[in-house]
Amino acid sequence: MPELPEVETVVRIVRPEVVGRTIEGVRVPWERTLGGRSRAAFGRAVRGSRISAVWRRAKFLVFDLERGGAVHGWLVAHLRMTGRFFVEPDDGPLDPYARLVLGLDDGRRLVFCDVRKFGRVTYEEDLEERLGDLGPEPLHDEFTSELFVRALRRKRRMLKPLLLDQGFVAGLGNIYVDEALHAARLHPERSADSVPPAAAHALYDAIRKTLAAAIEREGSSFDRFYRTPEGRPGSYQHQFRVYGRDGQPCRRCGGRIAKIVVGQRGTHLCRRCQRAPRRRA
DNA sequence: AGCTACTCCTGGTAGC
DNA sequence: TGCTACCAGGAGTAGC
Repeated sequence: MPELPEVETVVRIVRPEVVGRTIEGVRVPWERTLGGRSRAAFGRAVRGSRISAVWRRAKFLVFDLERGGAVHGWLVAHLRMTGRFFVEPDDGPLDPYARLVLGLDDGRRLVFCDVRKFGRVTYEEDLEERLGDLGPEPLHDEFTSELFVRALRRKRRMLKPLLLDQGFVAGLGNIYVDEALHAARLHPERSADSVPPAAAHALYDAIRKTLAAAIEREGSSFDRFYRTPEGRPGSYQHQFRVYGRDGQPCRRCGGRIAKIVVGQRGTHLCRRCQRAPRRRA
């Protein structure tokens, strides 16, 4: 599933292909991709716009749209489970799972594909309204370990759902939460306020290192879904310590990796490295 | 505040 | 082989 590292990879590859291009044509094979706006309204808002920047916030891709030299709105995209972006010549057959196609002024098209139809590409006039509830970017300098340790101490929630909460820290998903918790030797069901400062710092480091290493390897690909916009798989899946490794030995202690359910999410851990929290009465 | 359950979707797969 | 039932899962929402 695309998480922060995968989205960052998509942004880096798509950006040089589309920045400076003007959107000339808009095709919407699956209208719900637009998040409630009609094809017609979306087309009016977007057609004729020049893409002046492409950037990432959490797991969102953002395209700045300008007309007459001024930004008038943004395309905000979320890949969810199976969403993909790529740029290709605007001829030849369209991918059967194409949900939105933006024809560019250089004869190519920016295509959003999504097998499961969960992904969204919305037009926004108010970015704050759409992205304002997101927590800090885990790789930014403003996200300090002191800030994180203090925030953890204030939460009486299990670590796993807390780290998946985009309002707490933005950009983590199921894979990287499991990996980071294992790296920090913390049990996913442990309550945040029970984590001692030293372990909280270790978790902070684990989150940052895991994400940075995954970006370096262009994200993780283990099913046929996530690919870079150039069609390459990422390679961070070869570094997984727990995710998808249930039944196999822990690379750190040799214990057996288990798969449990925490907050309706499949969760991978080594019970030997990540000691169970004391059960609350 | 924080938990569970449900919804959206489809392809893959386990079980028969 | 061919069928059905179930699963994965990010995030929004509702209900407790």
